[in-house]
Amino acid sequence: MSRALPRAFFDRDVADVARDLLGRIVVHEAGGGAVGVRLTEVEAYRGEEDPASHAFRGMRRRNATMFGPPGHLYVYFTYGMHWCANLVCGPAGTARAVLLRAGEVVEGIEEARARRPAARRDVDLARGPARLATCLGFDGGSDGLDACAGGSLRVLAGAPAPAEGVRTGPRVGVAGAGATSPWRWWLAAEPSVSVYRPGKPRRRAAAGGETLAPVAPPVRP
DNA sequence: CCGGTGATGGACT
DNA sequence: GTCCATCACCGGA
Repeated sequence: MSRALPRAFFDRDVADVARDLLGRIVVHEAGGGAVGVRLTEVEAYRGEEDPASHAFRGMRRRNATMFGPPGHLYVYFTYGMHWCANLVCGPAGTARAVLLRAGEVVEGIEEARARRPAARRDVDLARGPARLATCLGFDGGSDGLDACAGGSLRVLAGAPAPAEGVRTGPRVGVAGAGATSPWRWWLAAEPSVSVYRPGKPRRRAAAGGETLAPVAPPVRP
């Protein structure tokens, strides 16, 4: 068994934390038992400096956890039905966090299947941020959970992912400024990495006009 | 495998 | 009213 990552791990630049989280196992003990997910895809959100971040327009009730200390879980509700989870990073005074986009269930797979009856294959259990959150049993009540306090949530130190297996590219589902910055990291040759999808523009493009240059999707070897 | 689209509610303009 | 850091399902190739 591996010990939990300490708070100092999260109290660093969000890009470094995101990359270093790849390959680590997030464990959450909830009703039904413990489920562990090995992270294969993450994204960095740079707080108030980042137009795509929930923290861009300042602190609100929903995003208050992002402004708090690193090592806590920020869970938000979206599209009227889905929960997604982030791990808050440092330094103190910022509102930066890493979105957990995809992973592979490595513990409690029977419980994960029970929570995700729509998944036809195990590789789809935690493929996508809302699916991953469902597997781990996260919901609104999980917002603010401390991953560094020896409680129901922890991120196992394990072994860092080999650098040669790490890829980086644009974030998924993000439009506008910041859409093309390479703030998404994933592990190559992982079937659980979610499919790349560029963010929709805020307004429909005018008919007949050339508008934005298309963003090349990251190559998936 | 792929693209199109409905679901469903809260946050924000 | 519009926009979501999305998912599941459907039909076509």
